[in-house]
Amino acid sequence: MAQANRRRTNRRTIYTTLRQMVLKLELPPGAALSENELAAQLGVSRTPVRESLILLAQEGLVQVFPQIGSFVSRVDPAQVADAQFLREAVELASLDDLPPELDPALLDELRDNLDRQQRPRLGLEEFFELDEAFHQGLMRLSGHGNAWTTVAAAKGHLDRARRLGLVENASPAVFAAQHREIFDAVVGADVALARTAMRTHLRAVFNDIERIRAHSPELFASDPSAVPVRRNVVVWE
Amino acid sequence: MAQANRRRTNRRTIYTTLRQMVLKLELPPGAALSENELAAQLGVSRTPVRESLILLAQEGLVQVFPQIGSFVSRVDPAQVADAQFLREAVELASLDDLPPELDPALLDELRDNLDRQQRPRLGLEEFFELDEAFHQGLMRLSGHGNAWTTVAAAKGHLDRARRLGLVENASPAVFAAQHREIFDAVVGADVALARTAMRTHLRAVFNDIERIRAHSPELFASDPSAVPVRRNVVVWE
DNA sequence: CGAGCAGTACTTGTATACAAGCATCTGTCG
DNA sequence: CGACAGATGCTTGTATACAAGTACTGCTCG
Repeated sequence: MAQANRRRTNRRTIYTTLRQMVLKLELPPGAALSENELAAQLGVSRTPVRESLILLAQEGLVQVFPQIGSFVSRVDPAQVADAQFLREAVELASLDDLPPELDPALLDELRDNLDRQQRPRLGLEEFFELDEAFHQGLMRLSGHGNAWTTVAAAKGHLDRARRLGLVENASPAVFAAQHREIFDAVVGADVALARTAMRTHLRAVFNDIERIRAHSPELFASDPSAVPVRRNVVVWE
Repeated sequence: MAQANRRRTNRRTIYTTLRQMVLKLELPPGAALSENELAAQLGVSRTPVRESLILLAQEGLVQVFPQIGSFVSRVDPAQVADAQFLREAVELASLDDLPPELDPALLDELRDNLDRQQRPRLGLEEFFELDEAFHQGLMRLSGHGNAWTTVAAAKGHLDRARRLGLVENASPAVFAAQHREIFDAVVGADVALARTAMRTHLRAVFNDIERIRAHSPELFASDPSAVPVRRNVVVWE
């Protein structure tokens, strides 16, 4: 949120690149990340790579074990549940703070977003971007767009679990319909209905996770304090 | 939350030290932080100091301007409001999740905490620690202790504003009474009353801030994107 | 053949040197 | 006296060398 200067620096680009790769599961949970290797592949020195890994470690997306190695953290069900609780609390509270007059420009943006969600051949990545923008847009309606940033930073584990889920059943249509339901309730100033619809929507996403975990247990952490083993993994391409 | 290994490392100690100094206003908002200077004063090289500052910058407690300098960020009223919204949403939602049977050990811990809050000659720092532990304890009652960690990491600006407020009027007794009121409602399984009391308590803290800002405007950021000036400030002692 | 031990190749943590850029001070010139 | 230009000293960003420690590998010895 708060990095002061937007000046383009190696660390910033590497950080955002690695973060996206982790969230998009291009760097799968458990993958070994060598500072030297990454630096060589990115054509920079260890310094910006290392500083990026430290930031990702603070977010919980990476685990750094001194003298052992750095690894993409496995999806931790406890952290997924924490993030679910957090986002649900914040998004529902945001609905309570909706002003009587909603910003027309924002409403148009949300309507356009919803239309795109229903496009016939929508890619998974596109849907995820639209989904994120939709939820953030709702919070901006009540003036809490910045709080969404904090939530977004804390829900890395939840996002990766959701991605695993959508990769499997690949039916964003249901979620798109739920989005429209929420939006209609908001426009209709029916806060109670909006809350119910939002809660149903968020829980539907969350409830998929146990099924996914049964299907791909190796991507989840059974013991979060366990140290992964070092493996030769093709990291870059 | 997520740093993998608890092995004692220079960066970890420096990070926690600096973080505490910022939150306790020993490093006042706007103070200039030179990596070289800090490194010399702490007897280490720039590396662990620099990495600590990067982490603090990601939390929003420090601003780093390349080729200009690093500064303790001024208290940003917008970020204070964001944190207030976040913590209120999370703590109220946590009350909704209280289980029918409350953990007796935790209840004892909270009772002991409340007793200490009413000790006659209670120092300000002690009260802050008790306050933090009390609110975290409440969230642990509903199994959301980890979510509190995320909130705690995001509310640095709010905490500093609160500290400024308590330094001025110095009456923790009111807050201690509110704490007990919340606790009694929780024990009595009166969720509605607990929510009301919690909301009143959190807002009482928050409403002090505008008054403080009028009193000490130089510690607040009027324009968050403005670059502070470099000054020779005695940082360490 | 098997167990143990030393060597080796890797890891991250830390220190240090250099690069690029901003701000201020000072000397010079109009 | 005032304004401008260059030197100087600071800042953070990056690259690199070394230190400390882990884990595996392969040899040696029983």
